[in-house]
Amino acid sequence: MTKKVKLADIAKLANVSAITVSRALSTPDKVKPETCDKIQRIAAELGYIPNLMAKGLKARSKTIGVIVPTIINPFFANALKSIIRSASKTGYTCLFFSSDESAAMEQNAVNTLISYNVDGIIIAVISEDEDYRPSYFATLAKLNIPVVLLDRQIEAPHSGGVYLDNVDSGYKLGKTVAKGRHQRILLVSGSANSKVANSRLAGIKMALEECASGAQLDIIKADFNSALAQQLTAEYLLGNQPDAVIGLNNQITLGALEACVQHGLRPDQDVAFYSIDEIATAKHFGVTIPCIKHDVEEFGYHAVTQLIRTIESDNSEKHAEIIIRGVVMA
Amino acid sequence: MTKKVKLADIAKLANVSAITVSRALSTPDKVKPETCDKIQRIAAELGYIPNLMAKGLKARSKTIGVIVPTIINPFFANALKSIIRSASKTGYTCLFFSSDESAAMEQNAVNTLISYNVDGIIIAVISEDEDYRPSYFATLAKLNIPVVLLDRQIEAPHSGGVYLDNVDSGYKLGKTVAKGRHQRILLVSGSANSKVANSRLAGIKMALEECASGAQLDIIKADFNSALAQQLTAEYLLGNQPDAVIGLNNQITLGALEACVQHGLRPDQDVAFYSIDEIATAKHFGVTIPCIKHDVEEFGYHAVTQLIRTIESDNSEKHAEIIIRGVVMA
DNA sequence: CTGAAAGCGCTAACAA
DNA sequence: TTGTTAGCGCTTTCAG
Repeated sequence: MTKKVKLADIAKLANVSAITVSRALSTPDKVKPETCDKIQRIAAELGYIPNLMAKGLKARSKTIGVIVPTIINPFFANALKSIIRSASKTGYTCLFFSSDESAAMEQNAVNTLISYNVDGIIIAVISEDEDYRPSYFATLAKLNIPVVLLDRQIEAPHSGGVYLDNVDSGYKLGKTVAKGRHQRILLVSGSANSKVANSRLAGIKMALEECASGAQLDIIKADFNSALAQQLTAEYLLGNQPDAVIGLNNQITLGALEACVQHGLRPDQDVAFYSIDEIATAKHFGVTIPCIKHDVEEFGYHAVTQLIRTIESDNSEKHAEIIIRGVVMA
Repeated sequence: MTKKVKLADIAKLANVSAITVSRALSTPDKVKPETCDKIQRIAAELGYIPNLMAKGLKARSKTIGVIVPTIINPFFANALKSIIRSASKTGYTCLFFSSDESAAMEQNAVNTLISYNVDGIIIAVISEDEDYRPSYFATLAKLNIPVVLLDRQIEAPHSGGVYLDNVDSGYKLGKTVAKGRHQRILLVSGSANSKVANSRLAGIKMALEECASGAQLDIIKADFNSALAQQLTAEYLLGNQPDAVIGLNNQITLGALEACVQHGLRPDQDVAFYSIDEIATAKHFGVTIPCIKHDVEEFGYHAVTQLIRTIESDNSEKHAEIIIRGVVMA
């Protein structure tokens, strides 16, 4: 077992001081080219890996923290992936945490990120209920650590946010549904005080009303997970026979879908499905689910860009909101 | 904007020295109860959050690093989730990185973890090809940082590993397939030099031979992603008509499934599907895919437990391998 | 262009 | 039980 190689080790071999080595590796222009070359060669030979702990103790850490409620949901998994990619392009490292849908773990993750001296945080909070007011936002504000909200908007001091245009998504999907000339439409929504759900719902209603299709619209309030959607849909099906089902997010659609097939209804044939958020696996099963697809790559990109801009322009820039619009995939 | 609260701040208010505060918060038994209470109260009031950078500069970081090739694959997403849960129960923090299936990013992630002074690393390497010999293993060995391999076994110095019993999984699935009395079975495998794929394949062959079903077995070598499996299956279907398809992992099964439905074959009815790894979404579509399901929770648990044991028993313990067996889900 | 000194926040080691 | 000193590895002054 060897000890970790440090600046002093390289310095000794190169007959210079540690600070020169530091400069050769971080700000090469400040060192005479020959010296610089020699140092870099020695560093490479020794397999030098800088100690971020020591570095971060003084300066900027060049690190951003990311917190999502779950990585099982492909939406967040993809967002995470694009965030990591965008960040690494700009020379930032990402520290990632999952709050596992728990307020305690979310708080915890924030603390850990503060512990690690992150320069900023991108967070998709666990809930967008109106009464969810996590206290860590105040802490972050005090410490001047910028926060970019992802997808879920809440009332809290933060420096920016990247959201979906949920009314627009609903509206577009509604227009698509209207073309289907259905008689009886089941809409499975998210929780009653979710702004995302309500915006999507409003958009859909608007579109359907505009088209005056005359279709009956039944609405179930579930939540953004598949289990409840499945259960409530199953109950609904006992006394009703829709010819179209709309899921307000990917998980809901999957739950409703399951309830329908269990009830003997064949997707596409007996009942048409529509979804906000893509159901990526549908194609594997040969099922067509027209949907509003959101460009998750873009989502991550904007979150990172916005955060880094705020970080580097220090003066707590004007609070910006970026809205991503979805596109219809039929 | 406030500066971060540090030990000295608390110390001043409590009329004690910084080290006492440190002790009150980390090792309370070493401080007089009253003093301890007072300090803890003040710390809480001030919202003290320890600086891990400073802490990690000296001592053990109580942190483990985790690297997986992708989080889009539910297998790894779930593994990650269970690792995080297990680790947090034992008081360790996880730093997580995705190598995005790239050797460079993997190397990078390892370096970053070393930078952060992690006490140990759990890694699912990007490839188990025989010629994949990443150099960082030597580095980690030198630094005495224990490594637990996850799922993918390679020749490299490491202190432990948690793997699936792939021959067993293949065998069990083979037995299940045999019961179906199929005439013509298509098996879509992983890459030719993947030990995981070959073990599963061997197990399946063994089971089928034992049952002397007389079925014809066609084997396609693809890889563990769905795109190639889909493409090769599609080509195969142009000249062949299987009544059963076996996918050697979840991605392969999905790819093969897609090729079949595009070719007009209905799952369950025209062709039976079997898979190693669960296809969780199948139930949403009302499709039954008998499979070998692996307890991913256990996977993560063992990886963490093993790693922490090695970390805490310092003396580079005997190299242990843990094998998880899958169960049939029909 | 290079170096010496100081200090980031925390905690071993050694007093008191 | 508590405090002092020193130092972890690096970088930011300030000098040369």
